Amino acid sequence: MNENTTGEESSVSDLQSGRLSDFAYSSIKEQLTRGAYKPGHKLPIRSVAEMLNVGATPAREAINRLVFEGALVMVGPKTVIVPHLDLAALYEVTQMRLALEGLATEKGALRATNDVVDKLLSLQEKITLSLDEKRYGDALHDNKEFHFAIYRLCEMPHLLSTIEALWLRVGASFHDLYPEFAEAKYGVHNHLAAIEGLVDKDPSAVRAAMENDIRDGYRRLKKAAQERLKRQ
Amino acid sequence: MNENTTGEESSVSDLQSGRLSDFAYSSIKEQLTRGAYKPGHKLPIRSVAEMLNVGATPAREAINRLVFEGALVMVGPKTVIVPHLDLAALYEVTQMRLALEGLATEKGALRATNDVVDKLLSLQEKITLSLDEKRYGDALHDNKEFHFAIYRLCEMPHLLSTIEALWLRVGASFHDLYPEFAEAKYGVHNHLAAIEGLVDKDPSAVRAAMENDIRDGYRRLKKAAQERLKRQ
DNA sequence: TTCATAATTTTGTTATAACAAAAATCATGA
DNA sequence: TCATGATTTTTGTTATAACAAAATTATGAA
Repeated sequence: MNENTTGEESSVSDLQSGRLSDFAYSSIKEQLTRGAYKPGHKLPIRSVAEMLNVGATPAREAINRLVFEGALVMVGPKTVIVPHLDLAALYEVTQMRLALEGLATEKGALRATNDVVDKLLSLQEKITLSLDEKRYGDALHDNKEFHFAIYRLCEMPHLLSTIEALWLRVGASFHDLYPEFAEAKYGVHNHLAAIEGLVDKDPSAVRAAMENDIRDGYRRLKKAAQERLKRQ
Repeated sequence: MNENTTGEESSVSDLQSGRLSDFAYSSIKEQLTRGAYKPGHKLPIRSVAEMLNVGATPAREAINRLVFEGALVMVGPKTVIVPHLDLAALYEVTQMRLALEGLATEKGALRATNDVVDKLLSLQEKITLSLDEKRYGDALHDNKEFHFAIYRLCEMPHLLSTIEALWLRVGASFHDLYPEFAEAKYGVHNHLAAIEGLVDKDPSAVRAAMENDIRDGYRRLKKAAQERLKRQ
């Protein structure tokens, strides 16, 4: 009774395990990062189960896992929702991102090959093009690719998965306001500086560029969130 | 707590949530940090369920959560074990600890009240006493209390829970070798330096002290682990 | 013995039903 | 209109059974 007629997207962390729990987890996660649910949207187990054509057990497990990760929040003993904008959490996650993504950057910078640099350059081209054509979803996707292409260099899997959890944490509640913050060609300069640092084999320069990128993004997101909150 | 005949009357260490899954989770976690299971020990769902007098569902959920957090590892599609010593993971977690616990320390240092300082001093006394009397379990417990008393100051809950996950991650596989590393009155000097920095309202001094503590611990743990591995 | 293979047991996963508790809805009175 | 209490519906949790797949043990041949 569970034949996944709807499009199933397999994620990176979903390693062909075939577990319905993992399928449900990746599905919800995908929806969240696409901004499919507005903040405040309720996610009852049975609704999720029905939507994904699975039983209650995998749905429940997926939801609980996302709650643990902070991508969803419990606002009552029996109600989990997509989190509302929370500037305190945004600040906190930003601080953690600076520390952890800075670490990953610095540890991996010297391992960048020419292939990686080429990949980054082409990603950056795609990003600028997407921004020009106002395809913000694509721009955000490639922006994430750009960051993680650098973070993967250090080959520290625990670190990488922790960073991924941080992206998901703010992504869930802030995604629907990324477009209005992405318009300003955010990040282009910092990305180019990072690439330059990689070519120059200068880890602290790369780290500085990435930290700048994170801080710039934080400022824009915060501003957009404040305006959004004021308008309501 | 595990000998009730029929009644599932709650247990002592059950932390108020009432969920059997949480009870199972904290129970296993407690056992792990106490070093009750040797590395390589298998944790099948049904055995855990029977041991805790719960059904398969809560046991399964607790185990999967610990796997996800890295406190347990899957070595096959149907086998999760207590992880073996892994120096690469120890290094990785140490780097993350330096970044995150350094961050927490620096952000919270200026908020230390006299009460906190007194608490730290009394904890440090307890630690030295425990070490003198070779009660290493107690020493380790209070050592953790010492660290988190400082980390709590910054009031960043996401950061705190991430740090806790890191402690659990190495704790599970390294706990049974803490005694032989704790003998050397590890940390005393660094702890005192941290307290001094708090009193002086000097955040970077506190951070330096805590980072030193983490690095010292890393070196000792690594050495002990290497000797252990060589001996086998 | 040693290795491969077959037989058997163990194990993880999932759907389901039942239950208690929470949330939503309705009814009633001021 | 609003609050409040009662009722109904919804919901999370858990134990359980069934199934398929993995792990283990037994078996046999070289």
